[in-house]
Amino acid sequence: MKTSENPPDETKKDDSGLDFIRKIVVDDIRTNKNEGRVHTRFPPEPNGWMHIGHAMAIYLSYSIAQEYNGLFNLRFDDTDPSKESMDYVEAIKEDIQWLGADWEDRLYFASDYFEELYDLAVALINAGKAYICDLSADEIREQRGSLTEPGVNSPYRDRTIEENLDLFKRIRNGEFEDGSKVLRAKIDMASPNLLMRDPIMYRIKRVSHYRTGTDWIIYPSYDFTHGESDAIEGITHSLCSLEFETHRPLYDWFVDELLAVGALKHKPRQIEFSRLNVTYTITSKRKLLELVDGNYVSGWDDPRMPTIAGMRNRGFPASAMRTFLGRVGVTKREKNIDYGLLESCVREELDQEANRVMAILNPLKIVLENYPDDQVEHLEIPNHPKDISKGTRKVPFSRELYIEQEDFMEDPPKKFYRLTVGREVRLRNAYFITCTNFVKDDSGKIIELQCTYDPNTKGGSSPDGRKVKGTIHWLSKPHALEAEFRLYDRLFKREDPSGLPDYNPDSLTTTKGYVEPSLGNAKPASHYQFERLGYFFTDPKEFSQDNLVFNRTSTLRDTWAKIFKQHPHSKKKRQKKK
RNA sequence: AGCCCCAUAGUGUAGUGGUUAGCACCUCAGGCUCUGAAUCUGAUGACUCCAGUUCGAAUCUGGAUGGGGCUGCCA
Repeated sequence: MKTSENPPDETKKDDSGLDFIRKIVVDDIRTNKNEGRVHTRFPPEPNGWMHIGHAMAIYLSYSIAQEYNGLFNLRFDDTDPSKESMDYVEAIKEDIQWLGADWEDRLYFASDYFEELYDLAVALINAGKAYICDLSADEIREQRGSLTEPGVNSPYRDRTIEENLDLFKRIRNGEFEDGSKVLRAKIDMASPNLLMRDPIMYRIKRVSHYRTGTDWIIYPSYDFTHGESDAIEGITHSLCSLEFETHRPLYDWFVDELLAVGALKHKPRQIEFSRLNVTYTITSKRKLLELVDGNYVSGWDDPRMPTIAGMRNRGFPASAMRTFLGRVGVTKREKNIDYGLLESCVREELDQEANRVMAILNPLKIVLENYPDDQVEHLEIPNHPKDISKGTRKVPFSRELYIEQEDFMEDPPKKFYRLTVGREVRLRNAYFITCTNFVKDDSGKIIELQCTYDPNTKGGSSPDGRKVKGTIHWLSKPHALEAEFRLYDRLFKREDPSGLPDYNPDSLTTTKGYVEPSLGNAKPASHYQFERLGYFFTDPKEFSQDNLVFNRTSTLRDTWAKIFKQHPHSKKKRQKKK
């Protein structure tokens, strides 16, 4: 992946501007620690969907490896078979790939190291640093003590090395029931860090593992697996989020003890950073699951979901995600980023990349009374106003057109400069038109406009230099293609949502409308800007030439909406008030 | 309650003893415009507090305050 934001200049001597992790890396390279190598990893547990917070962790580890000519591993931390599955492995790989992080041929699984980990555990027993404990889970919890009180030593703590070795082997061979015994590290039951109070290294679980099958009935715990896997892979900088800070002493203890007995040769360094939170968004698996289970969203990859798959389906470009992640920065402070920053990055990218086309969400028919009945012109319109390399396309123009309902007002407020009776506006890239009259149905709804066009303004400008204040988009009614629009908005109503109670019922509005005929040839998963409406993305799965489905990635900035919100009344109505 | 971590505009981030405390997003005002978009210009807006060290502290020290984490045989 390209690291677009503030790429560090490796020749630069000073560290200024670098985040604290990069400073550590630069310093390690300078002092030739790890022979100058940089090697990172991303260690997901295959038990859920990757979300925006994971994206940050992936991007950080990958881009640091990139920037310092290092390597990046993908390693699945699959030590709890009761929750994990291969389906997640494939989904996670797809997400990481999409983001642009490349693990090349270094795809690993902690389960690849089960035998090695077992030997490491034996080495620790031999060193007198681990023992088999017969206490129940409840008893262990009780004896662990509390935040303020020390724990008490397990009565099994002083078993002989021989006995521990024998027991550990017999556990592996299946002589004991699930939960009847565990292997514990012998550290310090009085440590102020609860994690150091003789933590569990192995538990008995007769659960089939999706990769090792029934080979094992004991599985190593996270704490005993993670650092050891890092050491085995030669990871130099093991980056993780803040909640693992208190695990670091334990991480170091295991590696140091194993180093001391020569069972391990390398010591990685764990560094913690604060995780990414975004306003109007949650990443809690449990809370997101409520939305999925309750069918508030179509699934984990619903375009409203803060999952990587969801954002991909929404049409957020991977490059915009990277820009966003780069702008967010890396620190240890708790962060809550404005959702607007993400949107801004998405718009910035799409403004450059997306071809402009026209679509009408809420059609209002207009008839150009002085336009020949049977005439059709094919206007050549640029695909991108700022990038001529994107070429042009032909768009049909005829006597009967559609415009957006919101672009006409019978009794407009002062700053409204779109269409109203007697006013001239420009049809984008086409002609100036003037509204002469409108037709209402029985309910008073405006259903048709009568207009005239000025044939001398073809292309959208007047030879007499006449200016027009408003420009609106349009479609030729007989040529317009029917389409479905999925108008997405933020999933939650509140900036700091609690979950389901803050679900935004307007987060999805599905509507039928029309698009210009060129879109009949569009491919799934492509970006467009519908002029004056927003960025849309052809649905990756459902879009076809017979089923034109567009997901709204983002609206355009809408200054008019703000003005209108402040002064929603027309001149007349405001005068009445006074 | 014990231990650990964190503290700069609304949000995020830079700053490592001397700066008009920089940048981005947001907000506001204006210019430009065939998208009320984009773009350009400008403006508002911050060092949690108290001591100490120093000629000089956002930066160093101590304390206070505020926020977060830690008592799964989850990761």
